Amino acid sequence: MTDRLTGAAGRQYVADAIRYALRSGDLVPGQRLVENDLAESYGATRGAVREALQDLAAEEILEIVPRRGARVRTVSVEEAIQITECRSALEQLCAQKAATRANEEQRAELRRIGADMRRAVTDGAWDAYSALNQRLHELVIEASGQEVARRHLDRLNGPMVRFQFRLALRPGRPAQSLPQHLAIIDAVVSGDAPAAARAAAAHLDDVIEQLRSSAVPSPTQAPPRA
Amino acid sequence: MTDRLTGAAGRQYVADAIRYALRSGDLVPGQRLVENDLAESYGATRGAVREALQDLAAEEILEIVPRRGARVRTVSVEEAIQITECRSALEQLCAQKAATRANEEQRAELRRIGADMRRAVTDGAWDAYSALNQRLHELVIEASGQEVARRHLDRLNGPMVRFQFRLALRPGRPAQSLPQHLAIIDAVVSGDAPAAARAAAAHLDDVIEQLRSSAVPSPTQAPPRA
DNA sequence: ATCAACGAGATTGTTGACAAGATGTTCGAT
DNA sequence: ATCGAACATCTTGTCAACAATCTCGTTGAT
Repeated sequence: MTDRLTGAAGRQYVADAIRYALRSGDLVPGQRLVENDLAESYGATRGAVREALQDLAAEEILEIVPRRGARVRTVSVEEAIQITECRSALEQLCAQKAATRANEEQRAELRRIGADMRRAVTDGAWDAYSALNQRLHELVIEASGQEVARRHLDRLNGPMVRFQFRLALRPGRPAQSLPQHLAIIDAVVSGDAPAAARAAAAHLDDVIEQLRSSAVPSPTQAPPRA
Repeated sequence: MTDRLTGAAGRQYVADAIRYALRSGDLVPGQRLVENDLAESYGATRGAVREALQDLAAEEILEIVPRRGARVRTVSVEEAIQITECRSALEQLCAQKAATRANEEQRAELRRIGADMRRAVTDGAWDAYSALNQRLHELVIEASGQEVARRHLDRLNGPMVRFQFRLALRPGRPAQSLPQHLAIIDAVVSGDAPAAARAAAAHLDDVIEQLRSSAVPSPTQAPPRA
């Protein structure tokens, strides 16, 4: 209590804590973040909090406006689509390279993930499916050896938490995405680079389609009454 | 001296100054940046300098190691290739979208750039060609309306200054890249999205080829201390 | 009731001094 | 001469107080 987190340690801790709070819905888009409050609740110094906020702003998760503090950035459907288009471009690259560069261990894990995904869908294990989905994307990127793409994909995903949440809840979504994921796995495992790129593109085109159809009339509607 | 640049203003100014110093070769990879010196020479406060350094580190132009300060990051040929692969992926996306979305004014400017490029090559006007090259890439991105891709492409280019310098100096390079640039222009102007993507890919594949053949044993060693 | 001006409180920005750690130098022992 | 320990200096990191600005409720005039 008496010694608050400071410097690099506190910075990392606070940034992670805010990222987590965002994922779990404790922070909502547009919400204001007050330095003193954060310092108090996370047991860090204001300096550490300030630096953490700067980091998150660089990741485009927050928006800092001078003299007015930090807010959780709102991502429009249009921007979410653009983000996903960029993800598509980079993941095509990764899938393609993974198809030629993945080692035996990685190919084996991919096969395992495919089998587990099938089972998760038939069992209705949505949480497990979601975790496998995440692992699949990670593994393809890792197998590609494309560090630069990995960093940029991480950055792209930062502001997307809200939409991932929304999409994952759509009924029938896993059943729809399963064949796409299996196609990516097949292509990478069999070393067919062009097919891997096409499969990744097809999958993300579908995500974009989902985003389009999730568009609500207006992100921030004028409320009926004040 | 009496009033030093501070806060957001100084931060921006110092960051720009360092970026410029890097482009013009005043700062070389591996070189150490001392906060007090920078504050002194740019007439900013140490606080402003610190924040500028953080920004540049976030852009992967500098590397900050705790308690040891900031250094100009060295980019290996391997990383330069990975960066260019990512550029390729994103510029394919932009070229493709530009082909369908560019307005008349933008298509007209593209045609003009194409004509000017031809002339610059026959005239041996290398500086002019380089400027046109940059404008071409900018314009394609702008016409695509892909703001997210634009931001990420900016970030990708940050650490590449050293290589751009090296490649542009290769004799016969403009003559080699001219037809590739013209192919991009033709495809975008005529609205052929797949061709635009292919042309962009071909151009950047060639840049990667150049990078591969430019590989030297060891890029640049840490310079003697200041 | 509406609006503008005002002001108290809240919040971010800035500063300068000091602490903590790294780097370089000197000097003695071998 | 070489190595290593003690020391001096340079550099970054931290902090607490203060300054500047914004927010929002209150007041008073129309």
